[in-house]
Amino acid sequence: MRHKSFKASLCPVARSLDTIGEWWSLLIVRDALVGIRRFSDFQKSLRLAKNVLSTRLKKLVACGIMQQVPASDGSAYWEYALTQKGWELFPVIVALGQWGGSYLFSRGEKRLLVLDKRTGKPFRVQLHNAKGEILTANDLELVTVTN
Amino acid sequence: MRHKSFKASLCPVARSLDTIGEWWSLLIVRDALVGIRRFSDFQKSLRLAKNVLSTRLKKLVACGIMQQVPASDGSAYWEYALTQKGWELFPVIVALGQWGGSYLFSRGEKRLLVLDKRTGKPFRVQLHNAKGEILTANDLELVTVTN
DNA sequence: CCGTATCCATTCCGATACTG
DNA sequence: CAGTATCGGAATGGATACGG
Repeated sequence: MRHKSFKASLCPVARSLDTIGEWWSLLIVRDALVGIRRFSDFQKSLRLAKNVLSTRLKKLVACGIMQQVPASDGSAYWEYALTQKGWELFPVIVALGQWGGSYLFSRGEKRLLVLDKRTGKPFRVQLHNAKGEILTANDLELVTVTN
Repeated sequence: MRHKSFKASLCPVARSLDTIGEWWSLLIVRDALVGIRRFSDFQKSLRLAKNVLSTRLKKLVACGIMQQVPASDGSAYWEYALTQKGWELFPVIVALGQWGGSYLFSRGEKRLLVLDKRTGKPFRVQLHNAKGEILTANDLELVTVTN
C-alpha cells in the first residue's frame, strides 16, 4: 500500500487527489487540454516511460476522465480525449499554473502560459460566492452536507 | 529517483506539482486553511505516520508554503502556519474540492463543503479573462512568456 | 506533547526488449 | 506507431520504538 486510500473520505479534496493525485495524471490532462490526443505525442511531451503512460491512460479512462476514440487519421489506433469530467479539471490546472507561475519562476525565466484566445491575455481563476463577490481564504467556513 | 523532476520545466503546472504534488502535501495545506496548526492535530486529522508528517511539514516550510511560529499556548513547541504563498493555494484546493464534489460522491453521501462565512453559500471557482468575462477550456491558447 | 530514528514491505518508475 | 511484459533499483509510507 503506497498510502492510505482517500476514496471513502468525506473531503472532496482528498477524493480528488485519490483520483488524479498520482504523478503524471494531471500533466496528462494538461496536455489533453491543449490538444494532445495520441499515445506517442503524450510520450514525447512528457518523456515518461511507455508502460507508465499506458497505466495512467487506462486509469484515466477507467475513472471517466478520458475516453478512447478511433484515431482521426483512419489508422487502427486510439486517440485519447477528455470527457466532460475531464474538461472540468481545467480550473484545477489553471489554479495550479497560476500559483506556480507566481511563485516558482525566477525573473528572466521563460514559462508557458495559457491565454484567452480572443483577448490574448492570461486567464485568472478566482473565487466567488453566490452573489459573484470575490472572496479570499478568510471568508471560509467548513460544514458537512449530504448530496 | 521516483520520477523525473519537473523543477526545471517551463510549465508552471509541472513545477507546482513538483512542489506540492506529493501525497499529503495538499491535504496538510487544506487542514491549515481551516485552522489546524499543531503537529498532533494534523496527525489526528490526516492519520498519517508521524515521520511522514514531519517530513512533509519540513518540506512545506523549506519551500515557503508554511512557517513555524511559537506555540500560542506558551508551550515550548511550534505551530505551523501558512505563509502568503501557502494561502494562495486556496484556489487550487477549492478547485479540487469543487471537481471532487461534483464527480466523486454518490447521492446521499455526506461530504465536507467550504462555505462563504457571511452568506452561508458555497464558494465557486471560476475562470476569467482580463475583462472579467467567464471563460471555458475552449478559449485557451498556449504561449511562452518571459518573467 | 512533539517530534526523530529505524526498519521493512510495497510499489513505483524507468529502461529495455518484444509484439502486432 | 501503439502498446505489453519484464526486471531491478530506488524511494516511499506505515509501524513502532525512542527521546526531548
